[in-house]
Amino acid sequence: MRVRETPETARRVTRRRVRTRARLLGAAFEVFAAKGFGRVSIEEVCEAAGFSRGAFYSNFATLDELFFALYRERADLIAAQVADALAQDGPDLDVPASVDRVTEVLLLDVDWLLVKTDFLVHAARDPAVAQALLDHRGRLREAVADRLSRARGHTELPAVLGGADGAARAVVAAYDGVTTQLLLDRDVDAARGWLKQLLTALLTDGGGVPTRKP
Amino acid sequence: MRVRETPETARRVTRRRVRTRARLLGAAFEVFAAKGFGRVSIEEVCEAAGFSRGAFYSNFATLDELFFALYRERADLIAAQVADALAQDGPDLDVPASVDRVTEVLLLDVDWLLVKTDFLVHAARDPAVAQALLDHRGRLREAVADRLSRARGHTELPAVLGGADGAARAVVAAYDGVTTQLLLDRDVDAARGWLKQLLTALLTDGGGVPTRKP
DNA sequence: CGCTTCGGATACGTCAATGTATCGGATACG
DNA sequence: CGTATCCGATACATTGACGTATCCGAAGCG
Repeated sequence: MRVRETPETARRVTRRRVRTRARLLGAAFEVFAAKGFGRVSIEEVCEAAGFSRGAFYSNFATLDELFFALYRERADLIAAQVADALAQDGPDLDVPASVDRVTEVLLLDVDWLLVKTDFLVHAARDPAVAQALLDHRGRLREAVADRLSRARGHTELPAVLGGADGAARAVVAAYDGVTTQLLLDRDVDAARGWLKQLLTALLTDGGGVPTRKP
Repeated sequence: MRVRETPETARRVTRRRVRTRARLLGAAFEVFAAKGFGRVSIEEVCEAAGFSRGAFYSNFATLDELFFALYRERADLIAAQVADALAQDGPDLDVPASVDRVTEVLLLDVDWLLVKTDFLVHAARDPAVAQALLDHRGRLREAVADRLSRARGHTELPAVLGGADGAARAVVAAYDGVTTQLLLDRDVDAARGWLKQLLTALLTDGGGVPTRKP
């Protein structure tokens, strides 16, 4: 009898399998968003997906594993959308327009922010998970930094931030900060406006509003 | 037999009671910080505090209630410390010095940030809890706004932020943003430096670096 | 110092969630 | 169309967390 080496890679992926896996992930997203990771049982996810627990254990070993997969999937999606939004300008960077588009993508779905924050709390206590999250953030930051540095010369960045990379970090920080507030007051429109304000304040010296002569 | 009206207020607070309550809260803080609210059982808290579950149920009805009390306590403490840090300047506001002191207080204890973020996730799904958190944030923001507006004239605030209140919101957002990063990389020193940078960039037009004449 | 009240410990019943072992229908494939 | 394999359903045993009812020592109070 041949022993199956590296079981994770060896398992053939049937159509049925990917379908149920996807449905489980989708259901998990909804349930996590509604109740929070910490308050969700495996059974609840299965029920929401219309499966029994057997299906779950056939696809994942633990709830953590599912959560990780879920995050990875959605995070990649968002990262791609942000990259798109940044690429839409020509070689010249139109700061307000870019800010608008990115803001639109990043603050589109409150449920995602809920799940993402839950994941943050989770990651904060598990180095391996933290690394995954840091990677995702790194990808976002890089995309922003690239865009900024490619457009240097048109727009002067404030010196304190220390170059395009620093500015990109600032953008991410602003995003995180606004997210926090949004989770509490659930006012997406306010959050968007507010994020735009912050970003323009950070990225343009003098904040885009002509400074009065002293 | 007299029926006890409004049981919560009628219960006399014995010395013993406050002691055990305090020990429970202290233990809860440690356990929550270490494992996260979602993964902690009532029994674990009691064990850490050196009590049995009887003590717990004599003081709290649910883990949520304890968590709420814990947050309230610590948040008040932090708010007071921030107010102190802001009051140490004379009538004139020394931005860099103030930023330093506040940064010191706000990013002192990673465990607190862990617990606070956990509480945020919790609050995001319970309006009543969310209100409490918004109140706390409101207090912080007000303290900052007061300080900023009292020092108007010395330092010009960037116009985009829209006055002292807007600037205060920006400060809080920056704090939240840096917190997120800190939870992942656990680098307190970097976070402090980074928060200082952000704050000076936001609060001083031109970012503390003298703007070149056009 | 003695009585009363309080507060935490103990013991018990209950329940929900977990992981596993097994089964039978569905699916892929020749 | 037949067959081998896969995958999700079902049933079961186990565990651990919960809440309560009761008890006893300690603290307050005269």
